[in-house]
Amino acid sequence: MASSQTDLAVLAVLSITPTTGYAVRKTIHEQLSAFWSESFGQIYPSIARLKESGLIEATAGGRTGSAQYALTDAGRAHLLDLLSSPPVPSRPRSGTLLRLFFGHLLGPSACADLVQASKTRAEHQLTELAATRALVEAERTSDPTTEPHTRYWLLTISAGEHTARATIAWADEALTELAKLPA
Amino acid sequence: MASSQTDLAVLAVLSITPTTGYAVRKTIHEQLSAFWSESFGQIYPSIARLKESGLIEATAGGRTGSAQYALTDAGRAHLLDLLSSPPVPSRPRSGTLLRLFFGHLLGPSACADLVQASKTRAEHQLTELAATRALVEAERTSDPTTEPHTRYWLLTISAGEHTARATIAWADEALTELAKLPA
DNA sequence: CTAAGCATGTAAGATGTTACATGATTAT
DNA sequence: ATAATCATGTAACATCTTACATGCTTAG
Repeated sequence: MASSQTDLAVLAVLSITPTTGYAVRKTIHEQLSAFWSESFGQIYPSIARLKESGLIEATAGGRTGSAQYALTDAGRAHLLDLLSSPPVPSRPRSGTLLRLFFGHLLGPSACADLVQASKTRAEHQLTELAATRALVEAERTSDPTTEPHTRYWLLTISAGEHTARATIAWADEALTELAKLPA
Repeated sequence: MASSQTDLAVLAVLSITPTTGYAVRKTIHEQLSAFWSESFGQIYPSIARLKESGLIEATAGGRTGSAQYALTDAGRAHLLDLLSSPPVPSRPRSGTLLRLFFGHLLGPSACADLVQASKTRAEHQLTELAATRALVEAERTSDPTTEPHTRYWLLTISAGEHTARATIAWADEALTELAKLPA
């Protein structure tokens, strides 16, 4: 019942700035979407659990009917524990590659569509990452106190860029290969 | 209740050679593990569903107490439908990048460990893919009838290789960056 | 004023893993 | 013989998404 991965993400986001559950989800969407995702259906129960266990507490501020949460000392300690624990490997599931593996049933043209869609997604992600990168660099010069965190943020952006570029390079190769096959 | 993604994988594997549920899982493990995974807890219920719906049927052969399944005509038609349906995007979840994003809490040395582990995994995957590639090329020359399928198989292997090499290149960059930071 | 966004939560159902139970067959 | 592998299944539990219900606040 304890989804420690979601708890980890929520605790970690709250460790940067105390906010509402809604804003936690927004942050994850805006800043971590390349490698993480959470839905409200996980975040609110997670917050309830964390509050129950005394790892976070409601603080003043925010509007009526909303609550901002900050880590307690126990919460900070637990967060370090979770961060230090080995990452759980995520089961890979690429619908595109599954279909491509059985591509002889689908034909070269439909497969090319799949590959092209992959490429387009990767290109789109690349422009998004570029925008985020610009934002982070700006924040870094305007507010030097964020420096320790932004360095690590940039590392994750770089990871996304490498992966996206690899996808694009592969897609180009695959499209060339597929073009050679008879319809 | 209908996990159409698992049904798709099972149908597709059975379309190549009629086999047992056990062997379906083995094939997925050995040939698709870079981008797909299934457990027995999903495969056997999936087979039961497919049999129930008349998409597969038990055939003779195999040992006592086991059953080999082959696609029916309806099964082949359904498989084509599923293959043609748009791939469901998989929620990204990288425990490594999540931890790295909050790396300032963990410190450069622990982060370097995480990155190094990523790199090692990627290198390991690269050697596995090379072995599979050799196997496929061999099968291709020894039995030319498998040609239509092996071409597509090689495309998925290439995808894995591109991704793995991208991970390694990123890891090297990240390790250099992390080495610059004070402990 | 009204639409968009902020904010919280729950319920139902889909999806997935792990552990267990059971037994046949094959290789050493 | 005996260990490894083949083979099938289920039950419990964990995880996650989607849809719904509700109401406040801010910008146009």
